Amino acid sequence: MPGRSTIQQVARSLGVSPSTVSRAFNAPHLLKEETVSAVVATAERMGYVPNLHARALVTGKTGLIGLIVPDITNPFFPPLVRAAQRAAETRGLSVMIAETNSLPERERAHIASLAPHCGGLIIASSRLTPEELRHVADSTRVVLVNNDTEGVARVLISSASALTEGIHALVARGARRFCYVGGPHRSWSEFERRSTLEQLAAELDLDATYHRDESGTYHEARMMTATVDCETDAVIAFDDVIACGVLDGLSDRGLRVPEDMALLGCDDALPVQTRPRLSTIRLRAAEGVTEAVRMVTEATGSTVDEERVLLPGVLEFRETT
Amino acid sequence: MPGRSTIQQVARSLGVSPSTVSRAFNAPHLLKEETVSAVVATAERMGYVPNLHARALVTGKTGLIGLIVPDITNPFFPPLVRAAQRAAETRGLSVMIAETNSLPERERAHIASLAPHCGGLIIASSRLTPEELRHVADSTRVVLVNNDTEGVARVLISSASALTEGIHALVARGARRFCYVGGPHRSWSEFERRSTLEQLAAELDLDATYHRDESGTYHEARMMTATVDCETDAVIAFDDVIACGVLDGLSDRGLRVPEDMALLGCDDALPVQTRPRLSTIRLRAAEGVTEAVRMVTEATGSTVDEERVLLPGVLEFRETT
DNA sequence: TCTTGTCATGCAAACGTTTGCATGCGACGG
DNA sequence: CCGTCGCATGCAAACGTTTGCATGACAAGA
Repeated sequence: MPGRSTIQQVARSLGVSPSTVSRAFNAPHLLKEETVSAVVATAERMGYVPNLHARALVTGKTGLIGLIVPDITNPFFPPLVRAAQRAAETRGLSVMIAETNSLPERERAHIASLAPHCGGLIIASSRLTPEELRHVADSTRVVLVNNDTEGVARVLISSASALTEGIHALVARGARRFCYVGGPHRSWSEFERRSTLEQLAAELDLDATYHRDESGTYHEARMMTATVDCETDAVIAFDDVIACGVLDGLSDRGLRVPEDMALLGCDDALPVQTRPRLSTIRLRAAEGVTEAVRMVTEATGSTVDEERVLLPGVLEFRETT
Repeated sequence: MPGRSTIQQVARSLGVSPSTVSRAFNAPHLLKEETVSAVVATAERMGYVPNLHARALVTGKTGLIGLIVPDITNPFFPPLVRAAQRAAETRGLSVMIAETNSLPERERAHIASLAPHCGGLIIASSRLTPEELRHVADSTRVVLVNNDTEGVARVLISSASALTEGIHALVARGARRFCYVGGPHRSWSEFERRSTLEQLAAELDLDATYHRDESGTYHEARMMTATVDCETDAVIAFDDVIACGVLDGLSDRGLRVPEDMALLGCDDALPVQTRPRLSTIRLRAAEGVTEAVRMVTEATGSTVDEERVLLPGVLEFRETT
């Protein structure tokens, strides 16, 4: 009968004290080698597996890290949770996942329920205010992903430089009138992409109009495409699923991509390919969240030192530009 | 200063015993109403939040449920983890997630590491042998999703009846030569879909050939499509991302869908739409995993009673058939 | 031989809860 | 006025670990 058996049973069965068994795993250098091997052998035989709760209780280290994401069905996030899980795994940690549906309400609730029990929290694309975030970061280990609030550790999976490059390339090919189809409000990525275009539009004296697909879904984007000016030279979409909606929306209107209008997406996380193949910005999401896990686990105090890592994406011109 | 404060501090600050504070939350009917409200008030004020580990230690209930999935980047799974998380949330539980990459090795490891600390385990699309699964189900609460091993509780998100219906409809329209493009080995869903076609092919005297996209990716499917016989009347794809690969693969070869060849996918979980719109089978994945959560939490003993729930999908003919 | 030191192990407290049992108190029936 | 009962609360043990400190054995140095 394998499974649950305590450190005490192992100890008794060996005629040693529980401390010895504990040390055999946590501080083997304190014990005679033969003792260690004897302990691990019987522990193995008896199917002993340490009770994490008991350990957490005494050490204060829970072995858990919480990951909060707005919308797991958005293809940007699954690779991110995968990477988080892998990174945690290599450190012997497990990850608890929570989804907020982009609702600050739910985000708050999940933070409150996860924070006390996790060694650290990774919050992706937070919709909370800087004050609020700083406040939670005051009492628990937090690293933000794609949220640039000063004073708290954060990793930014950035598209700005690649987008700048892309817009310049588009302009070089004669584009003057741009249209940005944005994603969710209060998202840092949305802000970054939109303001990159705004800034360049000002600098280069471009025409730019702005739309928004609040839900971030293909269908809303496709519907909304009906309202984009047909004189537009290039559409910049917040992400690839919105870009796909736009692509099909344009096609609905008989507009050809890229001949009539160029289209640039973002993320490069779609499980399928479009035709024509979507130009996009490849983001270093997995890398970013791996870094986040590192930061949150390497924190020494009850809080993680401010650090701001920025991972620029890379422009991937394919067939829609 | 909010955050960590123990039951004892709350008790002391009120001049009552820790038991009273505990009962105020867990068994309020044992206390005077005014005591209860006094306790919750100061607990709130002091930012008290129960330590789950301490609780788990004494009660043996951990408040965690583990969810094991093969590949979270496959669009079938995110809605499933979302549903699991929601269902858990309504019961005051959290879910720990682990990804196996379809490797039995990793699946075993995750089961071993999760099982001892979770109240229950939901294993989706397990690649383990029936014996192995029964063995783990012997000592821990397990419910399988999309794996039909007898003797352990399971919910099957089934496509058989819808697929049968779809094949009949295709045959009625004159299709005789079918090609099945399968997904991962050892997957129950794969087995179900393939054998549905096999059986119908025998019954109705159809021609059927079988291919496999082991990785389940768009690209492999698209490549492999080069090998499907151009006389084929209809392609049945294991899932929608494979179907998309096939769709584009056929187009690469100058074959039109549905004129030259019909195409039927499965899952209806793609974040985007194809053109022509993919015919598929809408699976009740969210519903299924919600049920799984119910089963795993309502189990009374240290094991969950065998129960086999089967949720038939619904056929969704769109433009590729 | 005695001291000193090192090395391996045991003892017991502590972590923050829950919960069976005991206790004290007031009310009520006789 | 006493006995009994029920109700609200307190006491203390228990859950399975980790860890600072104590202890014992044994070796080496004096």
